[in-house]
Amino acid sequence: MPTLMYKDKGESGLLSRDAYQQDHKMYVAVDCIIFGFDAGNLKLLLFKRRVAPLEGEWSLIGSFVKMDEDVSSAAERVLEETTGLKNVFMEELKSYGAADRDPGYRCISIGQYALIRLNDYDKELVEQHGAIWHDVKELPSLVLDHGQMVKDALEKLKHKARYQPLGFELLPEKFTIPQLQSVYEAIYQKELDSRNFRKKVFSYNVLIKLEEKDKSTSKRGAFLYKFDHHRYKKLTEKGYNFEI
Amino acid sequence: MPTLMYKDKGESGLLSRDAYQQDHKMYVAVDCIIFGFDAGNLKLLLFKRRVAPLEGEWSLIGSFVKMDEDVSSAAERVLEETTGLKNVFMEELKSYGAADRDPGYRCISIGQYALIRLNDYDKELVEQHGAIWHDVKELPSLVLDHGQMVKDALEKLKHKARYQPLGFELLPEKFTIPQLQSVYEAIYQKELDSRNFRKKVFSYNVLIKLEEKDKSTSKRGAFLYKFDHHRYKKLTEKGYNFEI
DNA sequence: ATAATAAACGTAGTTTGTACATTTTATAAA
DNA sequence: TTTATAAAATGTACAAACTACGTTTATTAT
Repeated sequence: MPTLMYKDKGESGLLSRDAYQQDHKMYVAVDCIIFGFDAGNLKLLLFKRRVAPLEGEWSLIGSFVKMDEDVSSAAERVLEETTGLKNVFMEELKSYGAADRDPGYRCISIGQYALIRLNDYDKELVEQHGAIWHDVKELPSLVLDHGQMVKDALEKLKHKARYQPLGFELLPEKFTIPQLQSVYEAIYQKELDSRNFRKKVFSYNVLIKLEEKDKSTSKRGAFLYKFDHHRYKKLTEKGYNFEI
Repeated sequence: MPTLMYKDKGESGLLSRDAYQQDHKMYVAVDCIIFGFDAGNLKLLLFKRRVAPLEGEWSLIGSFVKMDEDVSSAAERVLEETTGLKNVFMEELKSYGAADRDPGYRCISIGQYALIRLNDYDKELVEQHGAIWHDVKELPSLVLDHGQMVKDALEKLKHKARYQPLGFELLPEKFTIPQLQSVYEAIYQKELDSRNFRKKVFSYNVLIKLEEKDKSTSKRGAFLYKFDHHRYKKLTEKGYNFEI
């Protein structure tokens, strides 16, 4: 066990030796707040527990962090195990460390929020896990402090979306301007003016207009665009302030 | 031990029982990134290790989180033990959870950054701990990932100071406008125009002008002000966007 | 009295944000 | 083939915020 090894050898680390006490060890978990976007609404992937304890209760999807695993890897593992997705936007939200947050045992959790494209995920896998997409405006109550995690994640998303192009993470690679506006309206919980919205997004020159149109929502059809990651990267490197 | 108790009783908690494995337990630490402000410069409180391992190396001040202690309480405890200060601005930065971040044993750390007033802290206590204030522009190299923590904290401070009145946390209760400007210049690492700066801070009406002047830096003297916490609170409740 | 020094102040030009209504395009129905 | 329909696309005028910039004022020390 690392602790004892360390105590014996005294090679490195930070604290003086008498601080190494077995009873300071605890579980570290990750819980994933997984957002999607569909039909104008932000969705959250929730997990209905099928085993005791708390059977039948809704919770986020989480896991303990394994001994040889980075915290971020644990989050990626959970996301992949439940949705089949890799390389999606995921970022630390914050830690949840109240001593009594889990009545069963001492466990801190690192909340991780992810933005995924609802077309891409593995539907079977999600179903196998008893997970269901919920509209963020109609969420059931969740176990432990998971409700707070969701609230915090929504706040963070709202705040962060203004300075980083997060909206695109929730849309397919090709999207229309009205779709993009709709994502931002869902995130900000506020209607936006279409003329001002277009003016703003075009001003950054990070959209590539395609020849194709999406005709699913109108006879006229709306032009499809792609996000220009390369150009965005160059802009941010120059210290550009992206703000929608 | 909570884990075993829990295994026996199976009362609550999140994961199915076979996930409870002793070897998932690890140390959880907090490390404090403590900022101060003096003579136009941002300062960071660093700790010179006086015991093996890593004797003589600079590090942040940290501690394990105790079994019955909230993570935030652990951070407050560390801050109080080393500076004598309670109730100062302190907030979670992020977690540091790489599996190999500490070569001695598995430990994740929650970085916590604090803003303190350099007049207030307990100088003897700080000295007892072998801690020294360093200019953030001339930092020594730090143990483990502490250098990264400091870098992240400076970024966060820079970003967050625009939307929350953090600058005031680094100044005495009574301060002058030139002092306040100087704090923001240190945080943003950028010179500000004094006329525009005044216009901006006064526009929020959160400063109470006092009769007194501070004459330490000029013959004429500069008026002292106090931050109006009450008024600020009312503004934020109305959804006001404070931005310096 | 005067020299010195930081504090305090205002304005004009530019940029950005906001509010608001009409035209265009493609399809489906008459 | 004409016409009705419905969402997509576009522009302008006004207000607010940001930026750049120079002079006067209050006090103390000489």
